[in-house]
Amino acid sequence: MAKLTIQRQTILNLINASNQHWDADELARELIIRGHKIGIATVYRGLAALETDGLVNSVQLADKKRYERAVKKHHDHMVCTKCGSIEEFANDTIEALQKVVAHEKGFQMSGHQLILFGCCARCGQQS
Amino acid sequence: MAKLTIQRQTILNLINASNQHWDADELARELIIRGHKIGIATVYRGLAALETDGLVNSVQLADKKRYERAVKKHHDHMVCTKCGSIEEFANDTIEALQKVVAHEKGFQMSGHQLILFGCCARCGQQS
DNA sequence: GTGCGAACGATAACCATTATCGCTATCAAT
DNA sequence: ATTGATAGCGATAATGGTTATCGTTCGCAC
Repeated sequence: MAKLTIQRQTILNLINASNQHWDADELARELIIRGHKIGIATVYRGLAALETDGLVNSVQLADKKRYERAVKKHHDHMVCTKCGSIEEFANDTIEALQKVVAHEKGFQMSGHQLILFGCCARCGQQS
Repeated sequence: MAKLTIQRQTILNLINASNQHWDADELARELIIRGHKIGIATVYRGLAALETDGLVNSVQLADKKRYERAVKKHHDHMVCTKCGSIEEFANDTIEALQKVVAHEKGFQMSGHQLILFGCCARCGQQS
């Protein structure tokens, strides 16, 4: 359990107070706007530490990593390719089947990443 | 259908002749070793064109994109976090459930990415 | 043969992330 | 309270995969 410094608390507060999925740069900018003096490297280090300790979760997209508040229940993500919004979903059967598949191949699974790409309900209506 | 130039044929041949998952840099190095004069930008452009035309497939990992020969049947990937090897698997039920989940959320799914991380059978025995 | 558009090769630029380094805050022991 | 060790901080340089730029070349229609 790494040290929960002022800076890391500040990052954590911002993430917990929102439902967004933040990247490091967005977080740094927003914190500075709010009057906190914080370096970008500190944000990266802080996020890594917070994730290690299970205080935040992350989604690794192709281009960047995004962080969200930690929640009890595991879930995966749907990313809208139009507006970039991220929604969460959970499906126990998919989770279970992944383990079955891995086991069949003699693969000791330690994690997974499932992302659905497409057009979210909001964007779909507009088109 | 973009032009299938000599360079792109060369890339395609190399990918088709192997079961590896290549990244752009590996491909360029291997081609040069084999006596082909090809620029790294051409490899990137070629891979993008080949993928657009469905002649190769790709897996987007966190740090880089890897390309494999195109196969008829869609599949997902298991990545060994020790040796970096990539295995393929397919599970129709998982595929179907993804569509169900997306539909429930009013999400018009256009693609997905499922990667299982862990330790492959070979690495698991050694440890 | 000429013209044109697409692709090529070399290289610079981009951008998210990580490493470096000197400084500072924290905290336990004195 | 002072010291000393350690972890973290902030600024910035470096890294590394990918993309953009630009002048040149190739292939094909006319």
